[in-house]
Amino acid sequence: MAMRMSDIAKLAGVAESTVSRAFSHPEKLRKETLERIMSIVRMYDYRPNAMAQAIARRHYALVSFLLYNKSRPFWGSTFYGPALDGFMERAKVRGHHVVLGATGIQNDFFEESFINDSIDGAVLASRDPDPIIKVFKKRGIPIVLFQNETSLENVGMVTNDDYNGMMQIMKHLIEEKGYEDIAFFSNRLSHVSNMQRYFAYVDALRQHGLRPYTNEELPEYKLYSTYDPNPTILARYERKDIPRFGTPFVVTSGRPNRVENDMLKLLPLRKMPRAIVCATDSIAIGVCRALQQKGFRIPQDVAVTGYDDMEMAAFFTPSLTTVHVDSFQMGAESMDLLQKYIDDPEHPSQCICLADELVIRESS
Amino acid sequence: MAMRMSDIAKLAGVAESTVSRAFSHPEKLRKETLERIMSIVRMYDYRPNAMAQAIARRHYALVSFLLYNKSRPFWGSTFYGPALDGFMERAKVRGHHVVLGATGIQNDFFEESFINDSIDGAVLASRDPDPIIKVFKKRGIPIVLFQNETSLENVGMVTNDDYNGMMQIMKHLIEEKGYEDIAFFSNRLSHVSNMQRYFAYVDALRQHGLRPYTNEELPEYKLYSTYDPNPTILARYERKDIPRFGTPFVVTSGRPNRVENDMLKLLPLRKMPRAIVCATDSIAIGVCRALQQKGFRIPQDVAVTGYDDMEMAAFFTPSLTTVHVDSFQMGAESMDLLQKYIDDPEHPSQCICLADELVIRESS
DNA sequence: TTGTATGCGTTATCAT
DNA sequence: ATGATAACGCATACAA
Repeated sequence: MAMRMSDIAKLAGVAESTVSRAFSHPEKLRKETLERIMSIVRMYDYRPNAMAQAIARRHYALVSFLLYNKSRPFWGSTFYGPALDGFMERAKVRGHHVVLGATGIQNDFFEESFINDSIDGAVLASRDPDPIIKVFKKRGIPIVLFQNETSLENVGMVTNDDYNGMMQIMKHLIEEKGYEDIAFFSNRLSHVSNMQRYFAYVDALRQHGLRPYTNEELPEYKLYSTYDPNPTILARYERKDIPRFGTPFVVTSGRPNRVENDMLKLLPLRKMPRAIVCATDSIAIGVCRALQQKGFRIPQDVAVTGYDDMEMAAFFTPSLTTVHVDSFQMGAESMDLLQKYIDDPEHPSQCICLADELVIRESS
Repeated sequence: MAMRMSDIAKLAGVAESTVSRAFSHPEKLRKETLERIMSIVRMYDYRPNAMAQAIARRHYALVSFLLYNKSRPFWGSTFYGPALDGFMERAKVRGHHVVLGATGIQNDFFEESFINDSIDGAVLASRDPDPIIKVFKKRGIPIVLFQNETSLENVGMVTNDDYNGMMQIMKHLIEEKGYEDIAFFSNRLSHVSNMQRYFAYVDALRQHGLRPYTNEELPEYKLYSTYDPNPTILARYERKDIPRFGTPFVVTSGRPNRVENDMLKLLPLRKMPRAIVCATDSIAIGVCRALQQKGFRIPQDVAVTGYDDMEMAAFFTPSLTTVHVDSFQMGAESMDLLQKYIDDPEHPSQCICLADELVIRESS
């Protein structure tokens, strides 16, 4: 159906290789023949087949952004969507096409749903990346982790500084606002990000001689998931003490509606905290709505903070004090870092950590 | 570096073609040899090169989602992100990989940034799709339009029913609420969706014997872009009369902050409308915030409605009366429809139009 | 400057 | 059931 290089060659009265050169090394051709070839190319609107080029060149010009998440939304989330935009912007600059992977099933990536061996590199977002990384290493495909870390060799990492971000929130709450009784709300602590935010919460309290809000309602209501910190992460940061230092509220889901429902059943708490620090903006919004329905004023009765600075945070009432995470930039940096590993597979492990910025609004 | 099929063949003591069969037609092999081959495959974790497969099979198992937008966000938007999720979910079911394209420059798609000729089909979201479609047709690549229409042959279309959605809003406002003085706010009317919503606004007023709110402030403030309806679209729907029937407010950008600023400079209007119908939720939120700052109560003083039902619409105060558009579903339908054209390039033009659902909340 | 020959990693056709 | 061989569409080393 479509034209091939040999067709063009015949029509132009030259060899196939000459047509090939017309595309990759036009300067090596005589002006006259180049023009003759190109006029035919234009006439038939011919373009070389990218796949055939890739296999002949042994260079695919293809990178992948792989997302392993429990469930939807994948790219539809306010976090990964912009990250993808950032990733794509840099990929285009470097001449890569991008093929996408998103799944709720870990092994999907190396089974049916993946363009095996045919990519130059991949960015991976996953809660439990090490097994995946190992497979990729085995096949010589460079990889960079998105918002996660690993101790494996030769892998790039791009993260945001969750620990410091939450530290800033806590200092704002304690030092500037003078709050002492501060609770922590999170969905399951399975991802490093949530864990890091929790670590900062605990450490900040300790540094100020305060003790964490203890969830006395836990056995009574049983609304929330188990408090089940990821042991690998605890070990990596030598944080074996954390589980015994207070208890966070762990809601059953991070979505505002679900949080709102959980919180509604929880209220009123026997002992209301003065401030509620949430692991994400979505959680904070759910918490706020439940609080507001029960007549609590924010921040006069209870202060609430979020994390991520999603668009909604600015437009919610009250607007949310939160920490801005630039996921677009993280996506862009991921691609830039990936390029280093594509160019030099021996590049040592390197972590780029973007600073998160405290945004003080009305809710605190 | 990576294993090739010939390596596996040597190790297993069989011909290359036998290894190939082990993957594509395992039933044709003797159990014994299949097992011998597969054990070696497992040992070296070998996988066939997808690109080489594609070129040998003349079937790429690759589809593309192409997005042509003025500027960012592309996939990071609350509309296209979920659409991508829907598209990917169906693509995976059908065994396609998906390669992405997003650009602010129309010609990018057929110049450098595109994996020429190497895809089985593409979904295209663009305000001005016809020139792009023509190029794809020429190369025999089937295409379906996302949220747009065309009169060209053999192309699929997936749209939402903007006209009826806005009709529902207008009926709600006029018949149930009894509002008569209703203004229309939009960003530039360059996309069919905005146009359709505007058509419905005008038609609903006419059907109820009302006249559209006329923007008397226009020459005075000059905040907004020109009212510049796309002539192609006007012609397609035989709507040449529309431009002379009242004037919509056209804000300089669809982003809430920009809308808020524009609106702030506009207020107070000499003659306040009783209701403001906005072309999108983002615009509605900007309008609401400006209104609230100037002391207007919503909906007691002015009612405001949106369109799209983005997540924020439900959590904004007041929660927004709007129309739910299921962009995830639209993405999914796009891929399903695309498959028809991949299987049968002669499939006639077909438009799948998803119904939009009115969601009544507090703002009206 | 251009042509020839060979290779890229796989599939498919035709033998055996 | 398996093997040899010719595609697939293009790139490149080498020869001319």
